[in-house]
Amino acid sequence: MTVPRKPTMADVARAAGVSPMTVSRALRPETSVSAETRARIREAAERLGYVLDSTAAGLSSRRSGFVAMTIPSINNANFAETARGLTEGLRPSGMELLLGYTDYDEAEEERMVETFLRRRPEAVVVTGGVHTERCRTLLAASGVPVVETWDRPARPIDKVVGFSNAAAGRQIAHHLYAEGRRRIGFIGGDSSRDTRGADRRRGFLQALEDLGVPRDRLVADGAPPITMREGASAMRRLIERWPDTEAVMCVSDLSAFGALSAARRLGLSVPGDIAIAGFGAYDISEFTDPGITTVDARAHAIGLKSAEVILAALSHPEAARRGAADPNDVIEIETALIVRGSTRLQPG
Amino acid sequence: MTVPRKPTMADVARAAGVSPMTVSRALRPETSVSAETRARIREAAERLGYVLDSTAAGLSSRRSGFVAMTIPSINNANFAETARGLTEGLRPSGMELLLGYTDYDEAEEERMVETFLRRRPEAVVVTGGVHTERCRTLLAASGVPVVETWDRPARPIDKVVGFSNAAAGRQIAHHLYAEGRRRIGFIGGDSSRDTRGADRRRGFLQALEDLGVPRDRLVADGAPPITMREGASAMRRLIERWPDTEAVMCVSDLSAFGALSAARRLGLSVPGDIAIAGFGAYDISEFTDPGITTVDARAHAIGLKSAEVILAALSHPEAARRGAADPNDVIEIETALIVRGSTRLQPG
DNA sequence: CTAGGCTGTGTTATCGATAACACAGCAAGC
DNA sequence: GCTTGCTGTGTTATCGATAACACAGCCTAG
Repeated sequence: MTVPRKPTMADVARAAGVSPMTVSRALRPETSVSAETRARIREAAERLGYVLDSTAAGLSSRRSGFVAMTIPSINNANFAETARGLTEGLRPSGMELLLGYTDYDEAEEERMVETFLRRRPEAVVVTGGVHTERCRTLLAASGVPVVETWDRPARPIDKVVGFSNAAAGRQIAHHLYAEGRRRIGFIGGDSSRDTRGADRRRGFLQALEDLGVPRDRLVADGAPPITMREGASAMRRLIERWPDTEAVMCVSDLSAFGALSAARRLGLSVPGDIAIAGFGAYDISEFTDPGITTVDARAHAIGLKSAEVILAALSHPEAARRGAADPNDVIEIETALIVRGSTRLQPG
Repeated sequence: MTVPRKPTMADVARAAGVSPMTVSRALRPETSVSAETRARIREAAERLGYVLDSTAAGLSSRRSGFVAMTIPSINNANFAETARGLTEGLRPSGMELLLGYTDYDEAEEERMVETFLRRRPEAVVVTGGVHTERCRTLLAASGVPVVETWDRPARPIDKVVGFSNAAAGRQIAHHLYAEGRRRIGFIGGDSSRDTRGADRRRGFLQALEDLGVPRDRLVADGAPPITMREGASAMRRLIERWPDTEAVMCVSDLSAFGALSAARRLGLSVPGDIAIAGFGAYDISEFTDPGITTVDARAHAIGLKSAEVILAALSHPEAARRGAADPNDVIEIETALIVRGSTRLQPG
């Protein structure tokens, strides 16, 4: 059977006995078309199986109706939550989210940003504040609002909705110290590919130094983002080398879970022999026994706030691009330390 | 500062001293443009900060260059893997993936499919084989290849790359039976919103019946997809009601992990007192102690295979829409039972 | 009774690219 | 030397919608 050509607005117009322009209006809300005409047109459209071509609509109206977002990985509960928050925040405006993942790779991020920009998004959200120089240029020249998230970039491109990963690392270090731990280590990946993870390590180690605690118990295991497997093997290496370690921060909850399992299999009591903390407030850290102390980065709030920033920027085009230095463009999200059994001897 | 109008192909053409058509060719691979002209044009484009407008390109060429995919949730390692497989499989063709999530809601899926179709994707991939009637109609009338995944639909729309969730349930039931368990229960969500989860339960219970085992130990806890929390509370309810239960299948590994934690806190030995199995081969089930027996649905392979099916369909337009009954359009993915310590007394 | 305004619809001119066709210039074959 | 064919480039006509403007018809205020 031959498939008939897909109907266009002109076909619907003919069927309903009006002009194409009236069809265009009738299919959109808040346009002046009489109720009766609108109903007739909608009925004709449905009958013909008409589906609007938003490629043509976008070209003509110069509005694409979507926001592009790059995240390092789709399989990450935190970034997924941010995407969800962004979707929800954009919903009232009718804008959709176009999502891409970069695999924690700057070159891939550059490629992805470029293909996104070809589709003329109305705003771009990127994860992190570190990008290739060309990627920065592309974003800056795009003419649309750009939001960097999950970070506090040294040199913001435009808007920022994030938090300091270094501060989160410090937060954990101070907590472990306050719990009386002194021989403290860190488990993370073996490169700075995950720049946010590297920032947490940096902040953590800096805090140890400030507290006068040796900062040499550092195990790097595998390419970031490390997960359960690497957390487990890193824990074995940590204990092999420094058997008297009293506490360890893992770069994420997933690696902390691996570390917890490994510690158990090594016959160590948690938190009796060793305290373990993670990052990211993943579900899993709530259900292990003991629960894992972590930092909630408020992923969902980051997404919601980003949506707010975007909608504000789009509704005030006159204020666009006030220059990267405008402090109003940087929104700080408050992270929250969640203390659980893995770092505290008496239940609190 | 005033932002200059974004440059168009005509601007680049002028700068390079050629016609717009030559610019169009020069920016695409495998087109006949002399090396020297191409280099000059590319240089001019880069200098002007030109970014191709693929909205216009798509309208003109009637090819959008992307495949749309709906998944129930972004925050799910399995669907994420399928999306990754699809992305990889499509990469050689230069096509991108446009991803949307439906929150396990058919009405939301319908809405999403409609907005996707407006953007004229070159193919659509949906998760599952159950859709609203209007969604089926939209997809069938779209004129592009449609792939249903993660399921074996009773009434396929077009192509299928999936497996039988009921068979996976049966697989677990037979395994538990073979391990000598007789008092066997099931933990899942309280509705059929997650139709694939409901299919697994159906297959599992059917197998119990076939094996002559009572099939009444059924705990439904929370709206699907249930996760760790619901798995834990369901386990407590299961044991409260049927303290002598010897084995349980959970609808997914996440709920199985919750169930495992709860069983432990109840003082039960796993697998000594009770065997626990899950579904989905999530990382976590490999790192718990004991590891959790599960079924690997080969999520990544589903994505890769879907890409293959799509590219084949697009390269043979003459064979398009041979009718939903063509058995060549249904590709079965072999799931694999992974037996771990949670269901087997002696290590295997 | 008429100017002015509002509502609903049509007309015209794009939006920014690409397909299809045309053709100039040159090389190779006979 | 002339046809044939290939390579590289230009011209023309869309692709399917929407913005901007125009205007008819009717209502209302003074």
